[in-house]
Amino acid sequence: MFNFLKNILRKKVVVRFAPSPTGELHIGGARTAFFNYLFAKHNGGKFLLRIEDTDRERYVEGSVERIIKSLAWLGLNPENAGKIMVQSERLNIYKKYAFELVEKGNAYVCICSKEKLAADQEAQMKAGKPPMYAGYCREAGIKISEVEGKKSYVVRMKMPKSGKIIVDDLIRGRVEFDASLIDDQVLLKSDGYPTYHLANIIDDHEMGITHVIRAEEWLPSTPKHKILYKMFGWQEPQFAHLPMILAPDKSKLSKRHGATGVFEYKNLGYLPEAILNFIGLLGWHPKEDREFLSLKEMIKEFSLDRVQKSGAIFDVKKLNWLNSEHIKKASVTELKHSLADIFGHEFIKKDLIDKLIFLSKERMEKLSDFKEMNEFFFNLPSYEKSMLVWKNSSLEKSLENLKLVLEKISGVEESDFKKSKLEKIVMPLADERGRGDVLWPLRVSLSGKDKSPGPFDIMDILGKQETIRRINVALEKLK
RNA sequence: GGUCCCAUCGUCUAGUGGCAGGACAUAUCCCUCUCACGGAUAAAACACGGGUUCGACUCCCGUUGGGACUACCA
Repeated sequence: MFNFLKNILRKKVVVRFAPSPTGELHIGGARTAFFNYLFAKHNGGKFLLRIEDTDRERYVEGSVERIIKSLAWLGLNPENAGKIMVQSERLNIYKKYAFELVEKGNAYVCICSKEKLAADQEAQMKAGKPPMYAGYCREAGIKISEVEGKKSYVVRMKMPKSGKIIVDDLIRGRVEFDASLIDDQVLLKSDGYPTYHLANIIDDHEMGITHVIRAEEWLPSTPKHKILYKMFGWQEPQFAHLPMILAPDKSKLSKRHGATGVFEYKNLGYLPEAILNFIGLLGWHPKEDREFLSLKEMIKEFSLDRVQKSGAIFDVKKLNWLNSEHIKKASVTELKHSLADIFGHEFIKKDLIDKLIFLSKERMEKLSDFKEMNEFFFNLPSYEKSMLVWKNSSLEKSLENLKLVLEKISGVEESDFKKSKLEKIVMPLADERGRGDVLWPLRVSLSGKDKSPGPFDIMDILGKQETIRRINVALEKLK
């Protein structure tokens, strides 16, 4: 009851994931999206999506759709799905706000050429100084009306020349920046598009974002954002900067380290539950020592104060373990859907698919293993007759025992040809004549492989006719 | 170069001043017809140097190392 009241009194949590459509949704982005999602769900708040497509050069056709689909596959559906905010559709709004800042004297029109700026920058670097805008236009008082529609210009924010800017980060605590070291950031580009900094805070304000949870790389530009909030007179959200996800060599995760796109993991045979479990654990940990977690459990346990400050290396081995655990826990129906994603819908229509999935569930690390793992059920591989011999046993013994097994199971009715029945019939023989000497040749004759599931599982799936055929193939070899 | 962030087994992490614990991976053993599962055991870490303290992985300072940022990219 108390919590209920507290929730009413507290401002409702609203968070957003704001990717740039420059390609696939990668692992790092997915983790940022996920932590936002967890935070929203844990607090009964909203998780929204916004597309930050203000860089026309890096824009990749179709990536908005890919990102939305990737999120959907993970189960992280934003609540504004039907009306996602897209920055490129709001150019006039950003312009209006930028002009407003110019009028108030918080920003100014800058007509310096890119060449001049680049030359300045180089000179400053050579002199060992931080490269910053020299401020030619800062006090020039150029009016919008002088340039708008007439010449190329940008709008720059007027950063304070002195003082400290304090960022109170929910994960990192108090971080102090020296205002004089922060450049007069461009807010409106000469192509009329806003920069990230402008569009970001206008949109966060308009969407009512209460908590900005984003990657660590944004921490150094947070003071600019704070100043911008102040200039507009808006209440700023709370900030939380997530640690980076790193490659095994501690560098930034990139293509050269293998799969980085979320969809690549889908095709590689990972379950979304496993991916979420794994990326959830990258930089966060529940209070108790549990690591195999469902989405529900993570939502229940999540809190920002348990988020790590240091970067976490993406270790695929742990992902594999988590994936195998989630495969074991998943139902045959769920796995069938995921298998269809990888191998196509025709594939899962095969006879016996349910039985095969049920059997493979316990031994698969990735769903992509499924096909190869079960290939022998459809086509008996060719094998050497020496493989039919268990350890130091002999060809004669294998021949003898296989004959005896064949005799026994030939008596079993087709309808009765099930694992439990077959076990009852064959096991006494195996116990009598040595388990290895009976079961090993039996299993090899059925699978044609040195490694496989147990013989009774295989016979159950193969059926009486095929079982007998395969044993006869082995007997032929042994003659 | 400057600014900022970070630092516990190979990896993910627990730890908030009092014996450094768990998980993945690795190795060995048990279970077992094989593989997988499961069970047990082992090896494995507080980057370094000062300070504060009866006592420091923990607090402070410095060093080293790693990372991010320093764009009309996000």
